[in-house]
Amino acid sequence: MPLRDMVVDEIRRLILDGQLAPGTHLVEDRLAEQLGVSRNPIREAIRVLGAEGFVTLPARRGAFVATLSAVEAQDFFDVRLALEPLGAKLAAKAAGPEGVAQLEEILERARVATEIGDHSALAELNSEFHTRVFQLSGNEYLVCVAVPMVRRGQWLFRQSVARRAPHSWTEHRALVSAIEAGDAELAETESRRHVLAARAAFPRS
Amino acid sequence: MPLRDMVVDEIRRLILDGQLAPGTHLVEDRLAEQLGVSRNPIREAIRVLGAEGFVTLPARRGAFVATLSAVEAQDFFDVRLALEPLGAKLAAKAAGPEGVAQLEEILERARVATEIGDHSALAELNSEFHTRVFQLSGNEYLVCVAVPMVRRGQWLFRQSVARRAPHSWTEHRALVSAIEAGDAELAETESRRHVLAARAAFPRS
DNA sequence: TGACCGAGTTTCGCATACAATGTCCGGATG
DNA sequence: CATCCGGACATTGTATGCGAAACTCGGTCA
Repeated sequence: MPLRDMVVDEIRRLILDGQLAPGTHLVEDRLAEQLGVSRNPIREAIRVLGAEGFVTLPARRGAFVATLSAVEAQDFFDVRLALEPLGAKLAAKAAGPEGVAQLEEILERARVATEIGDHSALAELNSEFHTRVFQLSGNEYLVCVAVPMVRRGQWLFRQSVARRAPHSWTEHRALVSAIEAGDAELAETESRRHVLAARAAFPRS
Repeated sequence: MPLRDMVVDEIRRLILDGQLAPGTHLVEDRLAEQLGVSRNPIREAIRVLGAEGFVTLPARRGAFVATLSAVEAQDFFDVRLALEPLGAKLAAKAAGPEGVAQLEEILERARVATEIGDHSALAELNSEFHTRVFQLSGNEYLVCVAVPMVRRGQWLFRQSVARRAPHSWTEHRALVSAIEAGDAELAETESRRHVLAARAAFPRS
């Protein structure tokens, strides 16, 4: 795996973990030293993160960790409300038994993580679940658009994970049932309900 | 404006114009020589274009202009059908008189371009129109997601522009009327109709 | 005849070096 | 005392060099 891609993953992880707070100035020299690489992979990684929306890139002034205001969070949920039900609908049509099994395996891991209260793992599993649904839709372009959105959602998810997690995974189960039954309309409905609930649970909505 | 950004625009233009055919291997040295810059801005530009979906980036093998198969085009229209009506609905709620004036100015320029048969300008104006609608929605996250999609749409648009253009701009006018009237529901409907018509007009659909 | 393989070439990935620009602070000036 | 200006510093932008991986293509062997 190219160094550049590892740098992308690492910086994104630092942002999602909150170790790089919103507004932080990403200084290339400093990151290069911290990660033990030269500035070149760092710079390319920053372009990717900029395209994903994790950092803002004012011209000639470097990169800053993006901020997520309350209004921007609502904007985010509006878009999610358009794409998630679409993904669920298509997944219900396209997912085979093996696809459903993959989703159920994630549900099982989430159950364990819930029991032991591993919030960090739950955030990861949440992203993994939604990403998997999009992948099962069979729509490659949707995957391209939605994967960065899911990652961004993980950022928000962490803020409400403790309160929301149990309900969230109940809703996930309902969605998997609809996909398993191949009921596209129901899957769409369950997905919409899930996103609406997530929006309602978000602080300062 | 940094060289890197000019390189992004230039390579994207070459791809949209068809001067860089799908599947073409983007060799960094060659591009650097052609554009008269070093490889470094080229490499960063390629990362951006990769995130936008214009080039594919197999590990350790450079960059290739993305291909758009018929099935991928249908995938694209599915996503567009989810996002465009949302943008139209929000724009109808949020756009003021000056926003409507901007749209009408684009309509007028398109009318002129249609008369003189300037297909290249029409493709540009089509992108400009849809981008503007998304911007008028006031949803910044939607803009981030949709702008690359519109650019990608321009790629497809060129293939059917000669046949579709007159109908397309009639539909645009209907959408502007709905936005001007502040009728969110009608704007959503008109937008959906427009995307469906574009999909139906696309070759080999 | 067809598949394999290895040396030469091409091309990428990463590091380093240099240039340009932006930032910030201290001092001069009204 | 506030403001404006200038220069040193910090940081980004661009170019170049080198090592490594991948591709090419001719030859060889089954």
